[in-house]
Amino acid sequence: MNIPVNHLVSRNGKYYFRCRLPQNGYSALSPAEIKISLRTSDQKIAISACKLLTDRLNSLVKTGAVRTMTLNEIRRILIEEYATGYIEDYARQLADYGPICPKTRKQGLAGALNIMAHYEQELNSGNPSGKQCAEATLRDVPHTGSDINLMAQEWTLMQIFLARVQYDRIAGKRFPTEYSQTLYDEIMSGNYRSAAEIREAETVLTLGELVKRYLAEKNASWGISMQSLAKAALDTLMEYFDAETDVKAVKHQNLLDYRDNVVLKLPPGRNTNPKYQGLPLMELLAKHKGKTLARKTVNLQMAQIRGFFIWCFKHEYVHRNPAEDLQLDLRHKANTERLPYSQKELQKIFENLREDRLRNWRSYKLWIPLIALYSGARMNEICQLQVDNIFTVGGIPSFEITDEGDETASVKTESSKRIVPVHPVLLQLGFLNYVLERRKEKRSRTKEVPRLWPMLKYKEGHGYAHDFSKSYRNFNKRYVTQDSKKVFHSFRHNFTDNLKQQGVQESMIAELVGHSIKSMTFARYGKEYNPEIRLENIMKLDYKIDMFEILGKMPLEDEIIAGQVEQLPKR
DNA sequence: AACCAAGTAAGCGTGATGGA
DNA sequence: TCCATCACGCTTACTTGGTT
Repeated sequence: MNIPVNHLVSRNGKYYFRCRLPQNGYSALSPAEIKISLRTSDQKIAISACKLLTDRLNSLVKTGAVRTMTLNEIRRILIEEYATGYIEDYARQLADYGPICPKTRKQGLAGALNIMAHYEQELNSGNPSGKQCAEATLRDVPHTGSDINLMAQEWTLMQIFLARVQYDRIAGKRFPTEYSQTLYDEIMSGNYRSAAEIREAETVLTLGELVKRYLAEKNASWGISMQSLAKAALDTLMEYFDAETDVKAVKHQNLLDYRDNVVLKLPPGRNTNPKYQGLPLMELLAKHKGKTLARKTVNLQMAQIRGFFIWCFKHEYVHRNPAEDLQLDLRHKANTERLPYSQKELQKIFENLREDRLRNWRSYKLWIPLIALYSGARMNEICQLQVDNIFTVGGIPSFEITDEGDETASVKTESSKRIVPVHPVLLQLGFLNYVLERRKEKRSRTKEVPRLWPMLKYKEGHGYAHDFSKSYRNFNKRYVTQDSKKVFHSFRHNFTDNLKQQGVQESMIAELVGHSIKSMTFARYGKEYNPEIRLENIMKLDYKIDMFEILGKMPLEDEIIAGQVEQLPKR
């Protein structure tokens, strides 16, 4: 007699266990069929193995442990059990009552948001009502503990979603007829917004209000220069868009228009030049012809605007940043950079700075440009020098550029702190004479270390360079060049360019002028060059001019210089 | 001289990119 | 895929130019 053995199949002489899984409607994404090789050709072994497997599978199916339900499956059950009825009921109800009066609408909207908030709270506290529903729903379906939890969570999320649907319908954003495929798809995709998100989306946040918050928040960490930069850019923006504008209404295209039709056409000095005082933005633009803001400045302004919108995006005040990609391409970069002085211009400068030529000659008016040319230092770095900042290191007289031990001194960056050898030309011109004179004064007067240039006074926020800056600017314009790219800072370019020409290594130049070195190799393994090597390199400077002839001076004898060096403090 | 705004130089962090 | 490098954006400090 034949005893049928379920789920046993044979193929090519081998036996397999094959079983279709129960289709209770919750296995959409799971395999519908299991096939296992029994690894035998022996029918007897195969039959007993097959019976064992069948028993095992049945028990697994009974407890539901065979697999957990998929998320979509849980959602589908929920839609069928709860959502459909709810949505259709509500649509019917609305239809019965007809149009809603404004007050009812307002109450209804608030109610829907409250429901959302309630379930959101449940979501965070174990889903008590969700669990009840899940247990009831899954009573006759094989399931596991995690299925219950998952379903409870989905149930609560769905309640939030349904409240949102209700909200939308009361607000007139959804067509309140019946349950639709769209709603089904929305629930299936798990696309639920929180009450907070909806509330937030409904709130109109004005440009003015957000700019105020942004500046208040950022000003705490920003320096003054950044504060004014951002404020100026955003003030102009608000003048164009109006402070009452909804931030979300500002789109990329609007900002492009703003950049191209407003910022690019503004005259420089709009807030300072009395010509433009009190003139509304659009009026000014209509009137103004001639010079406009540099493209670089336009970019700087747009960068402020971008910063603001990035902040808005991070705080979810806008859904996307409309201020991306607003930077102008600065192709003519070289135009905006400062240029070194030409050989002729250098000559002109120092001829006119001679004691016997310049009206109101002061020693600093000559020494500071000389030092700039032969040390590459910045204007303020030279102007703020104290007499103690000049000393010998390993016998080599050097400048120290630092802000240490001096409240009023400042350096641009940490890497600006450095020690630069005094170039022999300066020594031969008698620079140490001047320094030693100033040092004598120290002993006779106050305890405070005197400045190298006592006539340059400190200005809060401007350092010591302010007065000199002005006088040099006038001098430069009058005697040297009208070229706005050739200014005091040009000496620094002369210095670096010349060293480059002489084949001095970039890392050496960087160290002498106080730039940080980008290359990792140097940053990690490089040590500072020793004073002799620095001097050796700085002596390679060759401006192809005879400074002694230009200034009408004889170089000091080496022995005299050596004697002066002896008198300097040592490090 | 004081002040303000425009403009330039520089560092740092980060995302994109491209090769091993 | 990982890692190093590059390019770019953001922020700051400094310089310059102009007005009152």
